[in-house]
Amino acid sequence: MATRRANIRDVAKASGVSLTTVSLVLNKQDHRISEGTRQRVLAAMESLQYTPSRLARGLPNRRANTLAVLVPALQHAFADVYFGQIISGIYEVAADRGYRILLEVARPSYVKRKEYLTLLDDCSVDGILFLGATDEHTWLADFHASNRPLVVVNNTFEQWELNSVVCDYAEAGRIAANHLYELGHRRIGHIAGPADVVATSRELSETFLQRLRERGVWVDDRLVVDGQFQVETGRLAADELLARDPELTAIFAANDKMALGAYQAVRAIGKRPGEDVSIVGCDDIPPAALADPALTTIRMNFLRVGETACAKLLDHIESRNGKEGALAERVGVELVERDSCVPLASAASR
Amino acid sequence: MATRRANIRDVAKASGVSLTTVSLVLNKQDHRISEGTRQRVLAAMESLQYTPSRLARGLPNRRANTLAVLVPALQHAFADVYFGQIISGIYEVAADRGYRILLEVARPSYVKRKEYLTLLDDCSVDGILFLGATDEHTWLADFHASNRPLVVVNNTFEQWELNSVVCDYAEAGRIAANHLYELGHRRIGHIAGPADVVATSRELSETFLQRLRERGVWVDDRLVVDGQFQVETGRLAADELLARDPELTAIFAANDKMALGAYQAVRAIGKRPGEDVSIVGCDDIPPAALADPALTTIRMNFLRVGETACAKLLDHIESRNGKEGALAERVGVELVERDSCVPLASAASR
DNA sequence: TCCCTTTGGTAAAACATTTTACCGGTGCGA
DNA sequence: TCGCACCGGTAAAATGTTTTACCAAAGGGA
Repeated sequence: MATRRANIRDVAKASGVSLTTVSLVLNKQDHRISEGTRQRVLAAMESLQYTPSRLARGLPNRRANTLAVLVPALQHAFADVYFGQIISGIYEVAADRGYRILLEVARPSYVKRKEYLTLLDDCSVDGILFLGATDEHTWLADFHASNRPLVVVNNTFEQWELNSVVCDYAEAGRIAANHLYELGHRRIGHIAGPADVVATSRELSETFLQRLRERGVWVDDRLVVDGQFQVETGRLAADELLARDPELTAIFAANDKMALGAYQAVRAIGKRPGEDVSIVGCDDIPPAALADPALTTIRMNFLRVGETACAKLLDHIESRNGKEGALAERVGVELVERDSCVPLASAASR
Repeated sequence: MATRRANIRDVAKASGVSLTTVSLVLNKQDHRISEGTRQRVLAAMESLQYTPSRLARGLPNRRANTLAVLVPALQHAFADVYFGQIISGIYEVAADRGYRILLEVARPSYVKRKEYLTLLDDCSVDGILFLGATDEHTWLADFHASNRPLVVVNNTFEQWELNSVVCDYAEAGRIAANHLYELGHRRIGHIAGPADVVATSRELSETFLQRLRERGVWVDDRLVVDGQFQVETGRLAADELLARDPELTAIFAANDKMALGAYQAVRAIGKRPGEDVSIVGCDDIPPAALADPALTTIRMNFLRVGETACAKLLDHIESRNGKEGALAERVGVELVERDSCVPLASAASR
């Protein structure tokens, strides 16, 4: 019990070689070790139940083999499916490549003390993945054009040169527009994301509206309302839209939560979502399929986004050759047709 | 750029004291340092932009100031709101007490190599919080009656002596039974959790059925069906229940996901959940409030469970005096009445 | 036979801290 | 005046690796 854990020196002694040799065996590299000694060392490790100390290992070469997942200080961020899916993707890749994942929340005090830099200086972590970034996170400027290993997940920035991986929001906007147009809808409302602070929200809304315009549908500015990505704000936005144009036949919401909020608003004025008012969401979170009617939406492969972002970060870390390749990478999206959209004719015929 | 990061020795030199003194100042403890030197050292740290290396710090006293959150290798575990809420709770407490959180997934190879022990031996982590435990995780025996710092979150075990924190499932079962009974329901079905492998599921179901019996309602064994906590299994279980007794007026599901699955089953036979068949869930996950009708459920404060579990683990770690106090702690639950339950009379009157 | 290269391996420095034991000086009681 | 406690601080050992530079022996070509 009180017996000290075996260290590399014990293994060396037990197998009659130097501690350097043990280290070389441990790190597999360097075939400078004969098979005989290798086996002897391995046997000694086994019998002593030796496990190298991660702490001590990191010291000399200043590597922790750990990545940080940093999220903004939203209400219980980890309980959000959106973040959860991304984190799952990140974990898969990190684990496969021998890295661990540290969770960090960017609370105000955390940002003020620039702990995100300490984290790196500290050797606690070899790189950072930042989720939920907005234009308001001005401290991201600390990473602008620096060679610090950071990847922003699912947002882009014009003002700072940062590595990032995003879903193809431009394509999503076009898909939504095409779908509603082809179903015959012409009076369409849009619940945008927080477009003032999120570049991908702007992109989604702009391409959506532009594609509609290209096809001859002009959406009144008053039929575009911002929400904050939550159910409640989606409901309020939809209330607003329906008040401004009671004849609306379709709504495109920038995420599923707001789309589900729109369901409530539609019901509140005695209409039926998916019959009187077609609704398209975005993201395809689990509750979307569960809703009644099941929500037609644009699937964002967040798992994939997490995987790609993590791979990108590790590539940067492991080959210290700075930023080769594009700063921003895109992950494809696809339409998932369910029951919340109907052709306009069918709605009219009722 | 290539300039080496300042270390404790540099600070010592700059402030004209020994490196021990700097260390003492750093660790705040020991008021053996005069205010004058303290200020001098602090100033030197400031001007050198010194940040102590977490890695090196951990080495001598074998503490990482980090906790591991270990989850089973379910499909994308982190995307599950249930785990997410618990993790949020854990994070809050850990951060407040100066600890970091490492994410780990118990994949098969992970378990085979007993990495969960390595993690501790390794000094990567000072303690482990295990989420989603079942009786099938037999490797938990490695922690049985050992003094290793582990807390199991939201499950209990009779076969092993382990620290744990759980929701009060016994109370939840009684609340559900009381509620349905008082609404006048007498023909009641129950979708249980995986009772064969999860002790808290057994507890929930047993107290539910027992309370009904106490009040004179005898539930046929055939009206208790197991599900696997997922929407789909809930739907299948409800199909089964409704086939076995088409006159059923109420269903209690062991979690909200299965309750929402039951909605689908009820609709599939042309009935209306919350009108023809009252449904009670358990957990109160976000989609419960969003469902139509909004789901009546028993709120489990998972955030609180996470907080409590983490506090318990840290108490154990910081005061090495082994296991004082109860092995299992309980967190309260409460009924959340929404629209998925109606008095039997009202259903009958239709 | 001499020199050079390769093979298999080692000694020692470096990494950045904590902690233990100790030390010189000062003030105070006996 | 002696001895002791306390104050402010230090030297050195300990923590467990990686990595660089070096070395001895063996083999091969000239």
